[in-house]
Amino acid sequence: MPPAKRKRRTGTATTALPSPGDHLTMADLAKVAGVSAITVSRALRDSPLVNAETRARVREVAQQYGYAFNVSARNLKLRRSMTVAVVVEMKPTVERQMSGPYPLDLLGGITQELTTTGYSVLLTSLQGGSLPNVQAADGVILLGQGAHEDAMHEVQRWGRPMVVWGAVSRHESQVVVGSDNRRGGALAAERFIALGRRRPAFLGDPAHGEFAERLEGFAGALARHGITPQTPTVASFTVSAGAEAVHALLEANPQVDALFAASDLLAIGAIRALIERGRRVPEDVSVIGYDDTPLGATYVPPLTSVHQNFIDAGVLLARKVRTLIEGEATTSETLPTHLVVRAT
Amino acid sequence: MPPAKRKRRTGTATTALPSPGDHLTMADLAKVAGVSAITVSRALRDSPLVNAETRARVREVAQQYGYAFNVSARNLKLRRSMTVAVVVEMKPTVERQMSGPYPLDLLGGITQELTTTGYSVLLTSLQGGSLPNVQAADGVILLGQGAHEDAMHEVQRWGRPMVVWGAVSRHESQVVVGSDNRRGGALAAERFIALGRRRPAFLGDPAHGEFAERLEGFAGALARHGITPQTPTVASFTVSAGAEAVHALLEANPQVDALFAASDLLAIGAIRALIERGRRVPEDVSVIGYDDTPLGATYVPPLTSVHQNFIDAGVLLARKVRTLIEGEATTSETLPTHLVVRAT
DNA sequence: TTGAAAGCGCTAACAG
DNA sequence: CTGTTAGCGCTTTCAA
Repeated sequence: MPPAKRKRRTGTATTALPSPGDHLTMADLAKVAGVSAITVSRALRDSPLVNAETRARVREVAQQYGYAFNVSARNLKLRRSMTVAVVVEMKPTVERQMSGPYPLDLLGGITQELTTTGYSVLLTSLQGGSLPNVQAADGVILLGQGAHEDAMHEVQRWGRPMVVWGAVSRHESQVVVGSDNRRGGALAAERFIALGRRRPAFLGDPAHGEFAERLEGFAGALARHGITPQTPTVASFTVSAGAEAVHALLEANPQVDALFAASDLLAIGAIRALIERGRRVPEDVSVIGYDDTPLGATYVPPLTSVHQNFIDAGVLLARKVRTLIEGEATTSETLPTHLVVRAT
Repeated sequence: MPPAKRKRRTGTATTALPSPGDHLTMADLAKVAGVSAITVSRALRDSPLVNAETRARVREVAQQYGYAFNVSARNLKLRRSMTVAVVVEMKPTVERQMSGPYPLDLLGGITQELTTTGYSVLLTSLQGGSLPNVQAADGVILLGQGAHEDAMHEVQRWGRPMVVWGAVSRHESQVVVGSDNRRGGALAAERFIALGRRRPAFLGDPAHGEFAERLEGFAGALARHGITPQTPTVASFTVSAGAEAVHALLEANPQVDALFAASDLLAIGAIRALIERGRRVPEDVSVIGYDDTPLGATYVPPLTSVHQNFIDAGVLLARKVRTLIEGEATTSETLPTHLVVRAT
C-alpha cells in the first residue's frame, strides 16, 4: 500500500491542503507551513531550537486552521499523562457531609496551581470503575477526612507519587500537608485561660486524626495551667451530634464553662444545646469552633473559630505532588493557623 | 533491525518472560498467558468474543503481574479521551464566593455518574494554560453562576458537546439543566400570600439569569393577587450585600412585610439588617431564602428556603453530556423544587 | 536550525 | 474463538 496520507472526512484529493474545520495533525500543519512535522511540534512548544520566524508562522497557521493538539498521542509517547488524580470522599449522603468550604477551596487551590503548570486535575471518588483512570495519573492527591487508610494503601501499592491532606503526625511515612492542628488547639486553650475559664471541654471524635491533634494541642496547653479538659463522646461530624454531646455533657458536668469544638458544625450544635439548656453564650460558656467557615462567621452569635487557609493548602498540595512527580523529594508540611475572635 | 521486542529496564535476556514489577504491556501479558495481544485486549474488556476460560486466565495473569492499562494508547487509537471537562468558576477570592454545597454536591453527582460509566472528570477553571487539556475532553459541563457567556461561546467554537448548569429559559440554543427557578419563586409568593403578607420585596440582582427567573415566578404569582413586589438594587451575592440592600429598602419602604431572597446568603444578610432595625422575624417580616443550604438550615432562626437537589442535578448533567457524546440528542431540563418551611 | 526514521501501547479490520 | 497487520499523532534520537 502506498504510504500516501489520505485526508480524513473530506472529499478533496489526496494531495490537497487541509482546510479549516478538518481534523488536523501536526503533519497537516507542516504541509501548510512548508516545514516538517517535528518542526511544528517544536514550534508549538516554543522550543528555542526553532527559528523565531518559523515558529511564528507555524503558530499562525495552527491558529487559523483551528488545530487541536492531541494530548493522548503526546502522553503515549512521553509515557506520562500530565494528570493528577484528586481522590475525594464524596458520599452522596448528608451523613458525614463535607459541605462548607473545606473541599471546594482545597480543590480550587489545587486546580489553580496544577492547571497553570500544564497538569490536568482528575476528580474521582475512588468508587467502582474509576481505577484505570486513576492509575493513569502521574500523581495522586488524597483528600477527605483522614479515614482513608484503605485508599492510601491502595494508591501506594501501585507506587504512584502521592500526597495526603490530613493529620501530619499520624502518617510518618507519607508526605502529608495539614493545618497546624496542635497549635490550633493550643490557641483555643490559651484564649480560654485568658478568659479565666477553668472547666473546658473538647468536642470531637479523636479517632479522626486531625481531631486527635487538635485535642493534643488543646490538652497540652491546658495542662500547663493544671487543667484537664472534659472529653465527652461525640458520635459524628454533624450539628446534631454536637448538640447531643453537649446535652449529655451538661447532664454529667453542669459546671462546664468553655467548649472547644473540632469543627464549626459541632460548635453550632453545641451552642444550640447550650441555649436550649438556658446557658448564655459567651457569658456563661465560651465556645470556639474550627475551620472558620462562612457558616460560623455569619451565625448568631458569630462564632469564634480557628482559621485555616484551604486555598493555600491546595496550592501546597499541588506543588508537592509536582515535586514528587519530577523525581525530587519533599517532606510533610504544616500550615499556620490562627484564631479569629468573634462573639463567642 | 530485528523486530524482537526487548524488555525494558530489566537485565534479563531478551526472550525472558516479564516479571512482576516490570512495566508491562498487553504483548507482555500475551506472552505469559500464551495468547496474542489482541486476545488480552479483548479479555480485559470482557469481550464475549473470547473464551471464558482464556479470559479468566488472562485476567488472572494481569492481576498477578500488576498490569496497568495504558489509557493514553487506547485514547489515541480510539480517538476519544473518555473524559468530560467540568468548567467551574473558582475565584480564589471571597468575593462572589461559591461556598456552600452548591458546586460540591453538583460535582459529587457528576463524578459519581461519570466515573461509574467509564469516564473521567477533568476539573478546570478555564484560566490560563488549561485549554489543551479541556480541548481533549469528549464533552464539557459548564458550572458557575451563569455569567459564563464567554466561556460558553469559547467552548462552543471548538464544537464539543456541552451542557450548562444555569437558567434554562436564558439559553434557547443550549442544553441546560437548572432548577425550576420560576416555580421556586412562585412557591415563595404563595407562602407569603397564605401568611397574609401584602408588601413583599425581592432581593437579588436580576442580571443573573437564575435570579431573574426566580423574580419572574415570584412576581407572576404575586400579580395574580394584584401585588407588585419591591425590587431594591442588590449589588452582589454576599451576606453584607443583602444587609445593605435591606437597610436601604427599609429607609424607603418601612412597611415591607416579606422578603424573598435569591440565595440563603442574601437572606441571612437581610435578617441581620432587619434585626438591627428592630424588626422581628418572622413576626414583623417573613423571610424566604433559596438553595436550602446547611448555613440557612442551622441559622438562628432556621431559615425557610427553596430547596434544590444538587446531587440529582449533577447526575442529570452527566447523563446529558454522555448522551450528547454518544451522538444522540437531548433537551434542556428543569429540576423540581420545593419549599422547606422553617422558622422564618 | 531543520528533518527522517522509528516507535510509544493499544484496538479495528480483516482473515483463519 | 483467535491471530496478523497496520496505524492512531506525537516526540526522541540521530543525522544533515
